[in-house]
Amino acid sequence: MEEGLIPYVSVDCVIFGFDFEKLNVLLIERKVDIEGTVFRDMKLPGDLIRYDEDIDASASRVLFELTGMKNIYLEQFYTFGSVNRIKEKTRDIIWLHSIDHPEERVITIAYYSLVKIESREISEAKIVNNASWHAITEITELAFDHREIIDKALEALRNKLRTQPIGFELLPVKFTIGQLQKLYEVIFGTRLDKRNFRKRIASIPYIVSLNEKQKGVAHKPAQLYKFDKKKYSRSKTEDLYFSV
Amino acid sequence: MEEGLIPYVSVDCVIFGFDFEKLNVLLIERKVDIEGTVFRDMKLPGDLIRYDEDIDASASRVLFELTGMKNIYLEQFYTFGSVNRIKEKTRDIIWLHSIDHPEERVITIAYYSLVKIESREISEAKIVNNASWHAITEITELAFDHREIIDKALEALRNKLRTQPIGFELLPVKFTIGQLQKLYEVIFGTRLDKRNFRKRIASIPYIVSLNEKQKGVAHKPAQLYKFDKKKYSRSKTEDLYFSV
DNA sequence: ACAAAAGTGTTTGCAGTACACCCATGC
DNA sequence: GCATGGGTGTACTGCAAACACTTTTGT
Repeated sequence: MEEGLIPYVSVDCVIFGFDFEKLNVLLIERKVDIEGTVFRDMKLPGDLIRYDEDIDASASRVLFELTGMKNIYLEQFYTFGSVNRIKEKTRDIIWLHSIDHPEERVITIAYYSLVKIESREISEAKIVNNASWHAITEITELAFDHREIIDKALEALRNKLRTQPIGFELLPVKFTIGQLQKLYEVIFGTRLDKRNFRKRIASIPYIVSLNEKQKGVAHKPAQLYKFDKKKYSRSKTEDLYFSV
Repeated sequence: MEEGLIPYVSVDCVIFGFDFEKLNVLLIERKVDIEGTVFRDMKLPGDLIRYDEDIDASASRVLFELTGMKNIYLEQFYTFGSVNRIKEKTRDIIWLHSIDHPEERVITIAYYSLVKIESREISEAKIVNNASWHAITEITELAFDHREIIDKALEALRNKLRTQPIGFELLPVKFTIGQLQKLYEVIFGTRLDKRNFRKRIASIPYIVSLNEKQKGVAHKPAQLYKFDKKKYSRSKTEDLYFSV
């Protein structure tokens, strides 16, 4: 094991990305050699915490090492610490041996983060780290308790999104109302009425329309909007909620 | 240090209690001998995690050791892990030495819990452990980052209470609508309209009135109510929210 | 011309809000 | 008899929900 790590505590990151159709999670491929046969499954990006780094810094580091990006939206949401969480499945035990992991027990502090899926850094990360996007509705069994972690991350994301406008972190800087609506629909698993949604958006001062329209789409091009951070922090004086 | 503890990870418990007037937190007195002068302040109940116990079990154990009670309402809400959180103040460092604490760094998983303040166990715990109730509005500087932990606990409690009927954990089994209203008022720091509040409560099926009234009060005795757990779990089928 | 998403207003009902007076008890 | 909290009804307002057709582009 690398020096300077606390052997008992890790961070794991649930990285959400939105491709205008589904909500996705970025997962890393893991290969486990079980009696000569290679078994492949997926895991969350994560790492043990260093002795001299704050836990938030630790999560940022994991993201940076994976994507090369800094200043990604990051939120701690839960800590998973049952005694057997990393040794319930045979293939997890074998894999831990294969990477010389010394400990029987690891408590993991879980974060979720929101990234713009089409960014260059993310595309490169996928290639370098055997990472890939998986629709949240189609995730099968993962390493350790990572499935449970993702479920809880989604719940936390929904709760946050009910009161705070963080959906923009998942969209390009310039986006359409249709894309924003679709985002809410896939995260909450509901259908929303187009006219009511647009009415609501129109009433929000920090979503501002640009003098620009979509191009190259096979339908009436949509007006582009951006999230105005300055207007938001001004209005944020705590009585304005954003809920959909 | 006691055997079998993970030296890097602890739990801390923010125990809320409601005395029909204020929201309180149960704190433990700490004595620090600073160059011959005894300095007193307060800390949250907490302990290092045992190597063979789940983290939730660890929090339950802390509560049991303090109060002798099991099945207390308990909710994990955040993990505090900055590198210097236990060594920023001189008196914290001195105190850690005095109890032979071997580590420089401790990550703490924080829980809040809700107790019925007038229960016999709680009264005894106060005496045995130098524990006492402190109004949340009047807490001064505490050990380590415990003030920050309490602030975040209150925020988490508010968020939970916005969507789930957990306020009953802070009230006696039989309570009045006035007490319930006061509870919401002190937790959210607002004033509520009596008639509107009662209307809302009347519409909630799992708050049921008993054939019993308050006794010995110097005003018109109030109707007593109870929280009906069975009716709640039946209605809980996910569309009914309780928000005030 | 056709497919595909953008864009637009009105009506209806329900839920939140504001508001003032009498009642039962202990001291 | 006075202080204290308990208990009650109505009117208004504003937001949420339901709902269908025309527009603009690419192919």
